Amino acid sequence: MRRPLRVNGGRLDGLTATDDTMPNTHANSAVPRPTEAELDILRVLWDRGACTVREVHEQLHADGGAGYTTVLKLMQIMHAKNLVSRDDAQRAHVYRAAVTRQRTQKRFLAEMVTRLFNGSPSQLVLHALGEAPRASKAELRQIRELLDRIDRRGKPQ
Amino acid sequence: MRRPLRVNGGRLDGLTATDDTMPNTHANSAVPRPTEAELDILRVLWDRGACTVREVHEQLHADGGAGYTTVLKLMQIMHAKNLVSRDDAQRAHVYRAAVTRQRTQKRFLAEMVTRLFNGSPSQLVLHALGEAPRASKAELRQIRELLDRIDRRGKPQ
DNA sequence: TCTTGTCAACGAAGGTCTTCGTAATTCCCA
DNA sequence: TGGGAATTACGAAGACCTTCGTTGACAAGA
Repeated sequence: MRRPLRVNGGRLDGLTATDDTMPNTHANSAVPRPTEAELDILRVLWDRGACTVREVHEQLHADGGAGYTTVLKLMQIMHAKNLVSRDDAQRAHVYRAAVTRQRTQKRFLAEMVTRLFNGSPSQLVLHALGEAPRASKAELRQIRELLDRIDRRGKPQ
Repeated sequence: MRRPLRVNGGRLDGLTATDDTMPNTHANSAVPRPTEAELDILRVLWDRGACTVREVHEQLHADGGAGYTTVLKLMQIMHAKNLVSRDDAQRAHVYRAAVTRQRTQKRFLAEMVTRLFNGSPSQLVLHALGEAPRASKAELRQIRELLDRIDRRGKPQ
């Protein structure tokens, strides 16, 4: 029986693609897409910079969500996946995000566009804009400026 | 040991939230978020309308990706999850998407905003727009029109 | 009627993800 | 130097996802 070995796990849930054929800078291609719990940890690392496991655990599950070893295990796995880097000079290892927030956002957006918006980013923009009428004036202005820049630059079609 | 039963599987990967506290119309809340393979099937049903398992399989794996029974099993599971409805009047059951594309897009977008964009939809818009300078003039105009409408209507801040 | 082909149902295997319990390690302090 | 406390490492369990093989039902044609 042909049972193709799966890459990112097998059950990638909802969004994926993992083509990495985009003209990306840096080519962060090796790292897999972070899972749900991994994303929670990345958010902490993005917001607070380098952290020990204890710090992440306290930030995330101060109320007793998951245990310390759970977070530890996750971060070890993330290290094996190259999602985080680790400084083990001290007894309490210090972890740091190895993928940027920007890059991760971009990745998830691209997958979303591919799988849910027929590959049309502007369709996604339209939907997101529709769901988000609570934007501040500053944000709306920012969006308009970006639109202007796109208009001036590339002149597709 | 406290081992909280997981709802949507447990390993929801990357994006989730499943709060359903948004002021949604219709409240499609019962159905879980579709997984990757389920989304592939939904796309076919959205594009082609009601289909038999065979049709979906041929559309999706004509080149021999996954076997017929794989698709069948998936669609049975989706039926159990209320992601699709089924008409078993004929021998070959006819399946139909029970969740709309719009609604699913909205759901994924909301989760993405929550987990990756600090709850700011306009941040997501900015990123998506940045990654998508290939929009046609018509699309750009559409986006501007939506912006105008938002400006005129709600006047937040 | 018998055969052949299609299809749904069932069960199971192999992977991940998430969560811990437990053991081993290391550091500090009395 | 001998605990204790904090941390890392290891392994395993439970839940799901994805993929199929197999079986049984059923229909159409020879």
